Amino acid sequence: MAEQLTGLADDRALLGRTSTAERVSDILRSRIAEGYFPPGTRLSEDSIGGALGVSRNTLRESFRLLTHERLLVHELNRGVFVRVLAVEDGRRSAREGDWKGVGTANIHFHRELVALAGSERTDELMRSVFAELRLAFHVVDDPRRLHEPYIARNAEILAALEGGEREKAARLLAVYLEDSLKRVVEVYLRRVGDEG
Amino acid sequence: MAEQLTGLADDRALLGRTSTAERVSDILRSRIAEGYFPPGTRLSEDSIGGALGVSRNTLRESFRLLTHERLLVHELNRGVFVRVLAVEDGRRSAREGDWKGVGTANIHFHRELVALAGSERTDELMRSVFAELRLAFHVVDDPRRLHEPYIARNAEILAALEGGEREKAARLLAVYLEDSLKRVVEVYLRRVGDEG
DNA sequence: GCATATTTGTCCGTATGTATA
DNA sequence: CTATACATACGGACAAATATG
Repeated sequence: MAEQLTGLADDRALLGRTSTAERVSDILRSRIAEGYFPPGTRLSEDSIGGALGVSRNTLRESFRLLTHERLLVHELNRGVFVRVLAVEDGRRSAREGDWKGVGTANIHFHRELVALAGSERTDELMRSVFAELRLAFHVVDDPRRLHEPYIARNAEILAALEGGEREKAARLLAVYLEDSLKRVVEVYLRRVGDEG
Repeated sequence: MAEQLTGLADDRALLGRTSTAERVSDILRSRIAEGYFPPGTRLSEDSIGGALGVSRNTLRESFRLLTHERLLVHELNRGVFVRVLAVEDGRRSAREGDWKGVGTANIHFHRELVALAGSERTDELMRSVFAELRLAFHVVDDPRRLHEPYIARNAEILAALEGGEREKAARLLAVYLEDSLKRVVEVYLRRVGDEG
């Protein structure tokens, strides 16, 4: 029962700004994005509520918020689960290993690109986008083939930015995003029977 | 306070099938559809909960469901309100000479247009955009000149949409947005020394 | 299939914070 | 500024559904 508690206690001190339910949602959202709560995990009211020091009622409110964000799914009398994009989650074999880390790094790269714009609105928007993207990454069959090519391109863009060549960076990024879109669509078309 | 209770007691007997929150939602939904709760009405947790014989926690769950259906809107620490349809509301404000109200209604209209796309992410993004837009409205010297012309155009777009003429609606909206951009820029250029 | 333990669903009472007259 | 009404959040309780042995 206590396995999923580890690490959550650290977030306790962070509580204190807006609505409790929303603050709890923020915490859980990042935990999910990090992969700390993998897709399919049931989120226990009792253990999480206890770990975060909030009442069950408040926690359930957070669950509802995240359910509306489509990050969680709710089953009557069974609780809430981290959304699973794949039909067979079991296919996610034990050692796709390091390439998942590459996917995470790619997400972080883009998060920081977005942050360069300096817009809190955009950051907030992209936070949810990346959280969902992270879920999508869990279902690709060949993460290496998907993620590896981007390492070099990330480096290119970064170099252009650091060298002050903003137009070049923008151009590289635009092509990058177009390619990504194509590939994501490809990957999705290859999978049938998805509930998405 | 007890005015909104009348008639709700009859629904008490209907409780008893699926999830309590959903049953309460059904009841409130029909009450709203009947016009029993007119747009803009605040729904009190205490009185409604008491009238239906459900606890506030359960009632809040119902409110969340209906908010997700976009039948209600939630304001922090103020409660939930029956959604106000924008075009009608704008006309009413215009009749009363409330030009700021017309501006608000215009914003609502566009929020609902955006909502038609069915993307929660976009909704969230635009929510912030509209909030800032409202702030910008506070600094215009002649709100009537700015807002009034849009009432008729909103009605046009709505009519096109309801009549299934999607291309026409899209065309109208595109021209609308171009005009708006020009006018907002005009208004802003007339004011110097603004920090934004 | 059965009995038990666990977990969710629902409710209450209350204390605190927040908005408004 | 005060008072009032209300939303927010808490903890405890019990019934009902589910999971487990």
